[in-house]
Amino acid sequence: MTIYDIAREAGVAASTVSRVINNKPGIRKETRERVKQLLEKYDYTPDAAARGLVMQSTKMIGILIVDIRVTHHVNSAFFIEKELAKRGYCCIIMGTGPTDEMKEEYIKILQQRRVEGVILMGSMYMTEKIKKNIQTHLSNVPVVMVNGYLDLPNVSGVLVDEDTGIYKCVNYLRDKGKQKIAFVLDSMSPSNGKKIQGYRDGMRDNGCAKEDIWIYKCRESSLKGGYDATVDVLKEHPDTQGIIYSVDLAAVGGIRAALDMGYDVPGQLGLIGVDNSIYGEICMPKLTTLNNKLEEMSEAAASILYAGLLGKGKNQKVMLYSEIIEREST
Amino acid sequence: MTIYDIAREAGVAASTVSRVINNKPGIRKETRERVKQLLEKYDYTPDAAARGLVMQSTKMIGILIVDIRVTHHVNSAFFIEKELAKRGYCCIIMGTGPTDEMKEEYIKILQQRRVEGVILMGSMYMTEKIKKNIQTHLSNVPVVMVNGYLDLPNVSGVLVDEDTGIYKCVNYLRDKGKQKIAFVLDSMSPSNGKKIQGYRDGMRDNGCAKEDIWIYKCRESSLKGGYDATVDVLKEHPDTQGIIYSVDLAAVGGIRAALDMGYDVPGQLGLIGVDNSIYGEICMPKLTTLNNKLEEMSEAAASILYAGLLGKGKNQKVMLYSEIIEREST
DNA sequence: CTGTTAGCGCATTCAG
DNA sequence: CTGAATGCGCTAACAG
Repeated sequence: MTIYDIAREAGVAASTVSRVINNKPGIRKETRERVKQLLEKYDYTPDAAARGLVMQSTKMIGILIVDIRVTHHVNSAFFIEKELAKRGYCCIIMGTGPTDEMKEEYIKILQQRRVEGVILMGSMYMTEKIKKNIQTHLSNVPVVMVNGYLDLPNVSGVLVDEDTGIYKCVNYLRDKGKQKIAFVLDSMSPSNGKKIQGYRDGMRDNGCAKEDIWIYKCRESSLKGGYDATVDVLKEHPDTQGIIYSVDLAAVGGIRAALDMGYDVPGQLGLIGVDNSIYGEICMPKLTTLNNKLEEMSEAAASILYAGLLGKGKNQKVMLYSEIIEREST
Repeated sequence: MTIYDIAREAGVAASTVSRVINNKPGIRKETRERVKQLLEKYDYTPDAAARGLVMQSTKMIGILIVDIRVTHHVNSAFFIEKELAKRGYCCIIMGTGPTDEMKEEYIKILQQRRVEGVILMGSMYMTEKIKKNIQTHLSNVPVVMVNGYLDLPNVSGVLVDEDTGIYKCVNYLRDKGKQKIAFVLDSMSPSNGKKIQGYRDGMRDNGCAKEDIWIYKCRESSLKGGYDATVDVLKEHPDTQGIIYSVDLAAVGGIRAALDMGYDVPGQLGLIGVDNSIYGEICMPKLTTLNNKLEEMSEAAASILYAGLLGKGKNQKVMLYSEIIEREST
């Protein structure tokens, strides 16, 4: 069913049908009605691709996420989609996978689909390769990075001060009387790099020497990864008094490990995660966490992207401030 | 940059460029090389919409999810996307919202975008309204429902026997010596209706009278909803020995409530959830859960949809079998 | 107020 | 082996 089919049956020209569909003025009432009836009758819906072709506008936004199973990122995509849908944009959410090659592939797909804007979710997109890919494939559409940034004229970024956030966590544990503090990393990423920096700085400013800096890496970014890493920490340093984790998921694994090993949490050992996720409310004791302002970041990203779509303001870099949510694990 | 631009610079016709792009035979080697160089040079990418228009094929699949924040559903979408991406399809994942009106809107969007196949995630799409919408808007593309079914010629469904699954849970608790068993419902949905039925049947077959059937509904489908509902159960029936929850998330809220109220889990009170989600591994004690075969369902859905895209086999109804995963809460 | 024409970017005849 | 012409479904400019 095309506008021509409708036009023929209505005894008018295709352009008239087009005008009716798009509510353009200058059509006699009766004609408009007659066409509308046919449109209704055949449940006609314009082909978005054909329309996009002539309008030079697809009204599509691409949202790239390394792994859509990561709750934190999907939640953000949820907020962004909701905002942009209100404004008539259709968001296509895609999971790219972790390697630069896979990410590149999806960037190409977005180019082919001629999306009008792009959201890159998470710091994992902050690589030189991606920067090049954006330059060659997506240089003419606004790109907003959530918790990331690349210095390109069409790229904006919303960031959260995770480094000083973790720094504050170190001090917070100190104030609770915890001196010996370890850091558990779930995976490598620029974002986690900042967190490590915050940990290092915090420890240093509290007078810790190099040998007091205990950084452990999970074998996998998961509950089990956090559990195992925590076992390692506590075996090597049984006198550990506090552990900061790069994400809640690893931290809740850590809680379990600590309890299994007979530690009193928080009396003997204080645990802190990052993300303010639901995980921290499920575990027992409930997890103290660094709120990295997911919702606020998402809102900011959506509004910056929308401004970009309208051709206004670009190349912004917005910084949000994290804060500690105190619960039972400290 | 269009094929015409490339053609002009290469000194050939657009059709030649098109042939090169699509690896069609019958082009002199040198010509092919020359065009390829230009394609490379300008990072040319064909416009998917324009190509779709002439090919009458968009290579797009729509995946509709009521709420993309629901881990269980997003995970399934993740599997399906991965499968279909391998086969050259681009999946657009969208969150529709819970009401029929919102769902209808997204079904229309899929029609406009001329997707070639649709996945409907979860039993929430099993309504008469949606059935009508599919008939009018999506009658000519294969539709696969994950954990749902509608009797329409182009609709297939992958289902799991949640009713007999819950039935088995009742018997399992009985075998553990738990007689007084309540059921906590997180929200209304056809899927949850089946679970209630399984609970009712199980209780009845164990000789329970009507007054022994304790069904409680959460005020909200969340951790807190499960907590509050559990408090209600235990206040009204302090002698409860087992609670089955419609989802893990509510169950882990329930564990906390039970512990807060001084119950011994599992000694005094056995708790079971449904979904085999990560939540059940985070809480303490770890949650016994009914594995409803998410991954298997997703795989089946992807392969059925793919068959449909190829025009083979349709209107299937596949049934999978759930099984109890025993952990610490029972 | 409405019809005719052209063109969006591409793949595919059909000629040469 | 390659080019010219046509049309996919739609909107917009221009005539009438």
